[in-house]
Amino acid sequence: MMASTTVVEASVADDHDHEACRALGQILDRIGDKWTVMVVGALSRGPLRFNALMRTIGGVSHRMLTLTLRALERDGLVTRTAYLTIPPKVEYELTPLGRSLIEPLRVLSGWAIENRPAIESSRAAFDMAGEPG
Amino acid sequence: MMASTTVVEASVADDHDHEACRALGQILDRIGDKWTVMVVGALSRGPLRFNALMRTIGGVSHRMLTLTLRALERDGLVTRTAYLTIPPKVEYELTPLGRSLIEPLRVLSGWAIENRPAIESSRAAFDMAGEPG
DNA sequence: CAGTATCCGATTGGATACTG
DNA sequence: CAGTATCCAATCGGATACTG
Repeated sequence: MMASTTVVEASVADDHDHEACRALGQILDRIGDKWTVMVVGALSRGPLRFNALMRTIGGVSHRMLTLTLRALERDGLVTRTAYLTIPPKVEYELTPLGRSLIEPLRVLSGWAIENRPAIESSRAAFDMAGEPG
Repeated sequence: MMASTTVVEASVADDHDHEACRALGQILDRIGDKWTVMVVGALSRGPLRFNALMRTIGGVSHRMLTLTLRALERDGLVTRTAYLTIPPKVEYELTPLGRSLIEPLRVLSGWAIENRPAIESSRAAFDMAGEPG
């Protein structure tokens, strides 16, 4: 890792920046909603049933969890397996495609954890300048 | 790249998954909006003035670009430099913190570009099953 | 237990007009 | 040119009630 040092300052741009930004915009439209990454994170440990998922995530409504899971299923990131028992049992699991998303998300969450303090102090300074007294 | 093969299946979870997911959720709340990554992408090549930024991105309203830039400035990802000339000239530029975000975003856009075809065919198959005729 | 449907408040974001 | 303020339509998402 680390690559060359000069690359660190390189742009996301270069030749194909336009495509990269469009693709990035699309994927963020998709996973940038309130619950998708939470679901992927919860399922990254292994399959979970609907209500277990709900408890694991916490704070998600019945409705939104359903919608989020449908969207993930539609995109091929999650599989849904229904066991026609009484009471019903439905398991959700990441597909290989879904699992392949974990690493990119890890990179991003690593950045978030590492830089959160800097962001928060920047916010404090910015807000201080605005509301002096 | 490539790392070890067994890690591919590893979970985002492990010990500190909770913190990772919370941090990720927060950062996506922040950059997962409609314009932030477009602005970062546009500025990744170098400083730009307000209207240049607007033209580069395309489709963004005056208002939203302003709000997006303010938020980025507040978080310390972008600097704003106003030249008090007539007409006014204001340049926006990524800070080191802002530039550090480029690489994680690159990883994500790489994933998006690579897997978009799979996602789209999955969508087509899913929608076909739902609306048979 | 899992999923759907309806309702409604909150937030988002574009259009527009106005200011320095 | 850059920024702010107002207005409003569209979307998001929670609460609730109902179904198999």
